[in-house]
Amino acid sequence: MEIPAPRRTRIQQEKRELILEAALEVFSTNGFRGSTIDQIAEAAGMSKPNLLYYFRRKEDIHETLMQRLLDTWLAPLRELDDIGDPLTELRSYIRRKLEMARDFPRESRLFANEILQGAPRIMPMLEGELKTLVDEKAAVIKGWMRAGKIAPTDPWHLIFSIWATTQHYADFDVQVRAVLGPDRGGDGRFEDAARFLEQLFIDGLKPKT
Amino acid sequence: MEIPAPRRTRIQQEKRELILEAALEVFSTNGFRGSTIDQIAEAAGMSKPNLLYYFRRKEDIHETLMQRLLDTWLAPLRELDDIGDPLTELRSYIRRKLEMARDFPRESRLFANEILQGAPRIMPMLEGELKTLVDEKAAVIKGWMRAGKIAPTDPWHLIFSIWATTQHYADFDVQVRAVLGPDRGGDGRFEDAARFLEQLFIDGLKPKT
DNA sequence: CTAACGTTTGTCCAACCGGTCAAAAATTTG
DNA sequence: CAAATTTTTGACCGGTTGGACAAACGTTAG
Repeated sequence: MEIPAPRRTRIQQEKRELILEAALEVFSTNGFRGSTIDQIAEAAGMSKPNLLYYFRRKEDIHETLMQRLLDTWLAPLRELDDIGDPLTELRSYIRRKLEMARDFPRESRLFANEILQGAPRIMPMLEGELKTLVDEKAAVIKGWMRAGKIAPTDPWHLIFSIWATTQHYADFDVQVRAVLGPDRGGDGRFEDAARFLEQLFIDGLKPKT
Repeated sequence: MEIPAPRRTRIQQEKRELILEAALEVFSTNGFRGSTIDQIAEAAGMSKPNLLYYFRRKEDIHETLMQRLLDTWLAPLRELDDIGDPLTELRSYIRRKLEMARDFPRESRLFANEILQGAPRIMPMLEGELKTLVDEKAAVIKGWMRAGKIAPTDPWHLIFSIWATTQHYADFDVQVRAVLGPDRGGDGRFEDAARFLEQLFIDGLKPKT
């Protein structure tokens, strides 16, 4: 299953990193088809043929980027575990996801771009690895519900809603900042969001008597 | 402010509609730069030069599409009003937004694409019209909170969370369907989502008693 | 009927884009 | 140092794309 990584010189490792960093920037803001090799090469400070010496095809860059992304992207969900208090566990999952939206917005947008276009390159992974993981965690959550630790509801849609609300702050960042305006759209917006989401997911909107 | 619509023949109106419908399909699945005039022309059943007779530039199609989109897109929020019970009012706003995600997924994806790329074409509208509308509705919601009708929290982030959770079912549809699998990913997913979201926004996850 | 006007199409072009190639430059190895 | 190997670059190519244009075709009004 695992393809052995080709032997690489120090220069090759460094330059490949440089290219991937530049490509993340370019791909995440222009999409795959909207980005050109020239743009990536310029962002990486090298000529186009030189870039193509390290990655034979444009798609190879995107593929490498996507593979790396998926591992780190699902890490928070993998950590969701049966040990500890369920509400606390969910709360910290939400917090971790929001931190990822704050610290890795480009990765989030790259992923969003891929899904928006119908996930042509990662469909098998969604139906395989991702579905398995989500089903597994949904079972854990169902256990919490049966034990009366959290209100009974649909675990899958619960996970979707956590993804949606947190990633929104990365994918729709420009809209969030535009609406909040210069005053409230500064760095504090993530703390405001964290406070709000915690309250929403724990208590909802119904007033306490 | 308002540019007078040019006089148009019956054929021009019909053909322009045809093109816009085709362009919505193509743009929403491939993005602006990923779509070609040829693709749109073929989807509209006409030749490329013929299409260019009705819309001088590719950008003109996109712009027209975007202008129409924004009106219908914000309609549900405009309807959010002070009359009636606050919780009911919010519930039906969520339901309406979810129905739009179900019935107009292409419009949702077109909008998502634009925002993801940094909203280069509609930034003024976000900072102007949209911000004004949201601020206005946030004030309404704040009133409900002061009156003790709903729990006090941040109205802006509340609106963001409604946008995020509902549009997720249009923008990330392939992911939702892949994770739910063939059994639960059918037409029933929107009703499941509606039930879940209602419970989440009203009661949250904390178990009763 | 026919002149005027609206619509459609084939052809063409310049810019762009992904990718190749051979040769030059730099680096490593013996 | 010199040979071998790796890295970098300029020039180039074929295919695609947005758009221009003029000629052909269709429609309508006098």
